[in-house]
Amino acid sequence: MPSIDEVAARAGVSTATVSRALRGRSGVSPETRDRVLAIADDMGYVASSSAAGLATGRNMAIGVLVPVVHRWFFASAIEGVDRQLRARGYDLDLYSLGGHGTNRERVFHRSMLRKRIDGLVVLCMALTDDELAALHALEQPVIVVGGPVEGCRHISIDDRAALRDATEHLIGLGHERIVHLAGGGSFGIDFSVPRLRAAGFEDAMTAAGLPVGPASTLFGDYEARTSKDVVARALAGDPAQRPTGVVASSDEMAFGALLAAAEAGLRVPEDVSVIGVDDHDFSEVFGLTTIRQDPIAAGERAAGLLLAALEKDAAVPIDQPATEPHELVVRRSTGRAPVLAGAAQGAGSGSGSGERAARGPIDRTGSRIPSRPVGAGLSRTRSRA
Amino acid sequence: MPSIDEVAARAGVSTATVSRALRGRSGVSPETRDRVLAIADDMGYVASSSAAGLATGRNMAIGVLVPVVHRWFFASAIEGVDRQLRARGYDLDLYSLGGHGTNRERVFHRSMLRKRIDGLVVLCMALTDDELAALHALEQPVIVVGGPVEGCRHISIDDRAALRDATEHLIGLGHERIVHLAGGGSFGIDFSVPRLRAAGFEDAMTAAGLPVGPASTLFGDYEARTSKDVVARALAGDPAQRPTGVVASSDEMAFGALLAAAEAGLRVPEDVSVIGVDDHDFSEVFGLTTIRQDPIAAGERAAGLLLAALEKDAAVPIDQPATEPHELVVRRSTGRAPVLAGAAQGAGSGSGSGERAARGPIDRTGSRIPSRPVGAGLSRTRSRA
DNA sequence: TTGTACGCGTTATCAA
DNA sequence: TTGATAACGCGTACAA
Repeated sequence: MPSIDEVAARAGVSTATVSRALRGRSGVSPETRDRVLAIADDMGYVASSSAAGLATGRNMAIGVLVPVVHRWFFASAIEGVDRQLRARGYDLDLYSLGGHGTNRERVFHRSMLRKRIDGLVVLCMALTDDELAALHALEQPVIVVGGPVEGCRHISIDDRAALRDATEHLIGLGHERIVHLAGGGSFGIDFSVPRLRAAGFEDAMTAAGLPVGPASTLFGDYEARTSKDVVARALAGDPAQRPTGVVASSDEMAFGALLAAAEAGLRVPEDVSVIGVDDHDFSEVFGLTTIRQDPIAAGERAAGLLLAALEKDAAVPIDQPATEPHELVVRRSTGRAPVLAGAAQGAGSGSGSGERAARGPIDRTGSRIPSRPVGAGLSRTRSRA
Repeated sequence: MPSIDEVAARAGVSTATVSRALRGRSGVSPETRDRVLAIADDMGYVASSSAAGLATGRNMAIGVLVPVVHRWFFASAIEGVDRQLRARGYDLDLYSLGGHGTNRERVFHRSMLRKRIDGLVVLCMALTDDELAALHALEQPVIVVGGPVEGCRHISIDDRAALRDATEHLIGLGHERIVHLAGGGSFGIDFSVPRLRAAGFEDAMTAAGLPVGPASTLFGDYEARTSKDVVARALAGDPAQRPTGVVASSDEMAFGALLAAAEAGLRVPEDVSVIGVDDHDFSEVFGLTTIRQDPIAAGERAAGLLLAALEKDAAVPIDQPATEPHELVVRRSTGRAPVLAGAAQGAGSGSGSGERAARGPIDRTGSRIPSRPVGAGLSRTRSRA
């Protein structure tokens, strides 16, 4: 509440000295420094951000642009960014597009231009060309977490490899009729992450000589609800034809798949295996096998790189690759493919199923969390009344 | 990027006129106004927040203080606050305490005092006395969403009534051995919401003449994981003794209960009923009966009240009650209490169970979402191989 | 209706 | 090591 003059007056020095002392600048004798600090602290003085910002050109704040906040990935990444920022004395301004809304316009052409922030972290979003131009017009360092954005450095897992690994996990367990439960770009805007993940799925399938067709993709739209419905439909068919493995592009979608299986009376993993991507907060309780990523760490790292660039007064170098690790976490939702007598296969050519099935469960990366002896999966038959 | 002088120069007027025109002040001829607006827009001019803030004392930004962002309630409330703020041209500064950390100190004694914000929305938190004092020292309007905070107006559901309703729903279905799956204050700091909810549970139980003892409370700590473990233990006992109904103080905990039941081989709701509080994003897919609340709406409303106070240049009036609605949403996780031959009851006195059970399922509030004919619950016996 | 000039609270430059 | 003082970019009385 007090201003710097009041502190200066009480300390019997000039405002310049107070400023220097408080900011740890050199050129202040230890005695006056300590005295000023004590007095400022006593008076509860904190420099006004607006005034300091005006004078220095730095706001000690960075913006975080998100499509929505209440999804696991975004909420976690925000948490990570915040952690790094707070530790380094920066504030965080949140720009949420909150669904479709008209606030996109306001955010891009007003809020972000008010010079309240020194840099921007963009979380995994689909952007229009216009918005992309607005970003660059910011003339501030920008870094992206989650998906490639043209002209910006981005931090993310190798989405393609992630889905390849997930798919290979099921293939290694002998599965052949595998479907990909895919997400999609929201807002009808083109976005590359879903495509990369789909490509990873196809990589693994074709490499194993397994058929990939239109029927091998289910569209879950990154939602548990939608996923449940679409998987339920896929599971309803002929046992000899229906998929024995589901590779979901996100854990939320995998949850939907799990519930669909349970309601269809199918056992997991005996009848159908499900693997996701994320390692969502709920995945462990669900016993969901998944490809783990850590958005909190990614957020921290992104903010760290941004701040580094800021201190050098430069743009975030775009050249260096910045791939976050992902790892397979084996839990209870995946297991050996069921052996069906006389199972007819779609259009498959190639390698006999026997060979693959014979390999048995392989935890290539090793399971981070020891597979617990918890007897049943989700849909286990009841054993008592 | 351009400053107001450049706009003024290009428009051939003074900076004062530009300022007036841009802010919609009177005293500018329509022609010059339009011309200035056009030019400003063309140049992409946006007033610097620091400079404007310094000059006016208003920052057009409000702070949101949260314990963590990646929980459903907080993420949703943030979304709501953001929506309201953005619509009214305000920015949102996020202050996350991110778990325990030392940043509590930094947030309260540094960030929040930098005069970047005009008001504060506090999301459901346990605060130390010191922190509470810091809040009041802000001398800015403050409003709380979620739980009562001394000296601040707060927006929340009637937590006690909510749990009473939840419990009565189970009682109405004939349940007698009901446990409360409770949350707790984090950080070891006293917090009233868990207490209010526990009280609501006890209200309903005692009103129905049902016994409430230490054994009727399980501590789930607001986590699915913990809840699953503790419920699993409670469900493991003698079928004639174990609870037939679980009232969870949050949906996340209810999910844990659901999974525990499934893994124990119990059917929901035939063997055990589960009801939660929240109507979490996943609750519908889970078929979870719950007491719905809408944190997005609460956030919007809170921000609205805060802005209203701001415009009157006053504190948020603390007197007016501001209770958000809650409602019972009946889905598939609750049903009639199982009838057990020779079931022994704990310490129960009073009213015969027959009478209550005879009443059958009652949807007092009516189910918002029509109970779907989806055959099975989570743990249904498989019907096909 | 428009322009001039001062103040907002800090930081930074330059002398002392 | 310190202290005046001029920016920083904008809003707004006040004067024109």
